[in-house]
Amino acid sequence: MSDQKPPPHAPDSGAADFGILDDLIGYTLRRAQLHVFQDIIETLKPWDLRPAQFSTLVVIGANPGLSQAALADLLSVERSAMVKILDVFEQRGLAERQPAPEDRRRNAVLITAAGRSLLEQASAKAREHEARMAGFLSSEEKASLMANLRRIYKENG
Amino acid sequence: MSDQKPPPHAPDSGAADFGILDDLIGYTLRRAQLHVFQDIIETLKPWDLRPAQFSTLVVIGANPGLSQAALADLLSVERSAMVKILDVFEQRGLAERQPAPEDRRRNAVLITAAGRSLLEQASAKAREHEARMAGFLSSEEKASLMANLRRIYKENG
DNA sequence: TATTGTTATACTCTATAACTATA
DNA sequence: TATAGTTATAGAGTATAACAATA
Repeated sequence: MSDQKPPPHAPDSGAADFGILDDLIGYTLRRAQLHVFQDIIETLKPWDLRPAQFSTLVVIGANPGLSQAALADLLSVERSAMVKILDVFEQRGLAERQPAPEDRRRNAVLITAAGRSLLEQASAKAREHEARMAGFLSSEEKASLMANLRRIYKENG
Repeated sequence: MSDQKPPPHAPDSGAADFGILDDLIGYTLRRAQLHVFQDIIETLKPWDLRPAQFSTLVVIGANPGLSQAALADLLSVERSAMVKILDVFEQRGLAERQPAPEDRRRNAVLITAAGRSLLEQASAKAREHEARMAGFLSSEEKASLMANLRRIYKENG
């Protein structure tokens, strides 16, 4: 039926059998996530933001004054990883750590004007990225997909 | 309304705003994938298999004789990463490399009887894992979810 | 005693380049 | 010239333990 030449490393890699993988949500999630991340990584490159940095900046911008531990908890990263992300943000002038007066162990993390500006530019491009990735879904389809994904990771922890 | 104590690192981490992240398929995919992977990693631990090793063994088992490059291409890993996975498989007696007679650059990769046995045991546990992760979805809901995820990563590359 | 921020360390993954042998 | 397998290396990301300051 097809007169296309198979890739040079055949035998049969075009008609391969993925066995149980086709029934595993984890494998399918992983493939989709990798594809979407390749695009968002390229999308954010002009602002020198990695995905974890972008998501951190979004949450800082939307929730001024959270502690580092609260940020780490919300984003499911280790406290020690959050330290490095915030070190870079402070060096770049995107966010600040302010000692919290009511609990001197804590830093209240705040976005700067420069951070806000960069966040808005990056978010605009992220919306274009989103249209590339999920634009073929109707809004009902996308809402259903997102709801089911959230059920997966909120079902337990 | 709630008399539960907030986590110690509040302010407000329970009612935090995720901003644009709630609309980004990539963020939601990532969270779901991390959650499912934590479970599959624990599930496969008794067989000392990481997720990438398990998926490789599945494809070798279902497609005997593929070259290393074909395997790498199918699973979207680098050829150089496949070398290491197969080194471990050979050391453990789970798979073999056989020189391909028709093209002496290639190795035909074959699963061993021990590899097949381990694969079947691990697959049985993977099915239990799948029920834990996606059991709350009806078969129609799961089929729709999987189809949409595949559309995301097959839409382009 | 427990939590917060920090540092150090180790381990896994990933990406890249270079090399050889084969085609 | 291009491909297959390999090696080496560097960069992310992640996980863990330990420490000082504070609660």
